[in-house]
Amino acid sequence: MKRSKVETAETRRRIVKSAAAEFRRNGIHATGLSEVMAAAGLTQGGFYRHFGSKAQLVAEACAEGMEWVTQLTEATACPDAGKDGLGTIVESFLALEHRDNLLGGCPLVGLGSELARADDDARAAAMDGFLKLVDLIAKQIPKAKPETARARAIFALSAMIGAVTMSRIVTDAELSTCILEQARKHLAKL
Amino acid sequence: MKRSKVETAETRRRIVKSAAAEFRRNGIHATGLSEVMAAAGLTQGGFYRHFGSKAQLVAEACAEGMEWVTQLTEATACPDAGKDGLGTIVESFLALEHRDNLLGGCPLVGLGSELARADDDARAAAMDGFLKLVDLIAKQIPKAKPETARARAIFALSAMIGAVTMSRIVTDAELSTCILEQARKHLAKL
DNA sequence: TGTACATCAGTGAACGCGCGTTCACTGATGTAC
DNA sequence: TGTACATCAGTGAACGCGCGTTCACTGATGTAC
Repeated sequence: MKRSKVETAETRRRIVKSAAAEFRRNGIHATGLSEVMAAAGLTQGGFYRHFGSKAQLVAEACAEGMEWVTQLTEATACPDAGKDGLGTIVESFLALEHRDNLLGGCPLVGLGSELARADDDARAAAMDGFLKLVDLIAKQIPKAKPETARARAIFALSAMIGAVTMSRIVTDAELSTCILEQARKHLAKL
Repeated sequence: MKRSKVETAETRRRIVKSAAAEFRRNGIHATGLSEVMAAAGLTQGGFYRHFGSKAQLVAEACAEGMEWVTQLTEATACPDAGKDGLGTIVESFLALEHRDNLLGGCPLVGLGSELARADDDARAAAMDGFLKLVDLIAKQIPKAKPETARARAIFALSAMIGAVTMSRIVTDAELSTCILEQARKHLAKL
């Protein structure tokens, strides 16, 4: 039956949020639309009332995931203004909690190699999120010139993405923490 | 019809090599066994004469891909002994050719987020390759103590993996090269 | 404000398709005598 | 060394299954009068 505009918009948002979580949990290709819809409390038939294709959902889910991570990072860094903002961001990104949080972690980590093969919309959403995180990090390097800070932020973020990715792949627990530890140590000097 | 032992072994090797390429081209989940077998010049029915499951092939293809990258890296670094071995490795890993070489590039980049969800065998193969690359890189940092060199190599490699991954995701060509450039610049100081 | 009707969100079943896996069959290889 | 036969690599068709997508249908919403 038809739903009110408010309800419809809420449902759509719920689907995107479910997708963002399920894609990160199982991967984009390994997650079916029926799985996403079920996670949103719906049946799969209704999907195409909200989206034109799975690819569109992938792009929106990626954007949603990046926005969530950005807001979380912003909240983590800002309260301690005056303190070591960069260090705080680096600590939280490289924390064991992030490594083990498949559902809520950064999509650039959880979906990295799949995003590299995704269509332009998804990749643009990923890039947009990447740049927002870069700006956030750059703001925490105030001693440097803006362009230098940005350059360092680009390196720091891509290095952290690689470190968390590798820490998830590796089967040795000690090596996994070591990878994160080394990234922490080297990026602290920035 | 039955084949000679030599032929059989060659066929098996050819399947693994084809799989290593196809998985990196399209992703593990998006690549079917029929695709891999066709790339090896066979029909899909014969697959289970050589492997017990797709998962087993994934693990072997990952090992094969890592070995290839390791040998390539070794060949790149060693001839110029006495020169800047670390710089040479960093340059080649962060080169545009590596970014654009989906088929032959490092599996940790091309399959990163999928490997993080793979079974223990595949992840162990990935870790094994990672550690071999780490050793190779550490050997190029002779001024430092062995354990320090290893620690730096772990950071350098995971940072490079993140950088190449991001350079593939991003839709802006300038940003893509910038990401690689920044990694190059920061890792040169190691 | 009340009524009649078009809209459309959501359901559940179906579509064609390709997946991983299995199997009967073929015929050259390798072995046993 | 020569012959008879068991082995098994590879083919091609089939298996059940879940995928992305489509569609007829339901019935509350929102609109037009």
